[in-house]
Amino acid sequence: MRIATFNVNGITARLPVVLNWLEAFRPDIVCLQELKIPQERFPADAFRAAGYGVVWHGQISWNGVAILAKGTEPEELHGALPNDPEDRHSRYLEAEVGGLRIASLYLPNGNPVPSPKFDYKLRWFSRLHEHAASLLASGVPTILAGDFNVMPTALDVYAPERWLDDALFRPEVREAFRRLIAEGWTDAVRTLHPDQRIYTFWKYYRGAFERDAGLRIDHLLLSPSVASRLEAAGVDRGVRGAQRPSDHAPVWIGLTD
DNA sequence: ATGACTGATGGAATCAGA
Repeated sequence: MRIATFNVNGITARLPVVLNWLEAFRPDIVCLQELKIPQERFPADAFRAAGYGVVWHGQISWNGVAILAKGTEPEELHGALPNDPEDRHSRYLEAEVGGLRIASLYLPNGNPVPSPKFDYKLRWFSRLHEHAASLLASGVPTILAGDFNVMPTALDVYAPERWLDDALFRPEVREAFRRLIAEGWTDAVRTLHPDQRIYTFWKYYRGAFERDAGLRIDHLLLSPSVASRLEAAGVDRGVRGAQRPSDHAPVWIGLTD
């Protein structure tokens, strides 16, 4: 089965691109981020017509996450990280799909550094750590998929020296990502392609995509029982070259049945 | 070098993204 994550940068503007991609690649489960649409205006009918059950948490203007499942209804488990009731951002959604537990997450950007936004990013990361530990402890096969807004290593940045003070590449943020890996999560794309330059985001300006000046910030982290089924992983770069594309491309994994 | 695009809101200019 194939599972993908895609930061769409606005589902209203991106619906044709997303529907074409679903039609062409027919992934079994899809995590979407940056819906940028209120809950009641999410185009659920378009996804149902394409053969996907869907759960989502929207928000006006910013954020917003969804989970699609081909031919079945995802069962929502958490509509937010469960350890801060004051946090109103729609950045985390967790559901069960056919015995798999899957989370669609959109980690805060955190720029500029330092700032309250960067503090919020670090706090959000530590809340994710706390929750991820309980997910691992449960033993349920789990995937954390989404836009982590972290380039884990210099191999994941076209020009690492220019990003040293950026919130996506600061040492404490990379360390937070490393801790997740150390605790037992598998970075699917990097595990199957240890030495390859692979990007998932290219900024819109300065011909970044044409120059391949990209970042790898969208990730699928696998719990051990899912990692043992990992057989393929990659990025659908062609989607970044579509008409009116997102600035991110879909990232996918293939699992044995 | 923080600029350069793009999307959402609202109906222009501003915020936010990464």
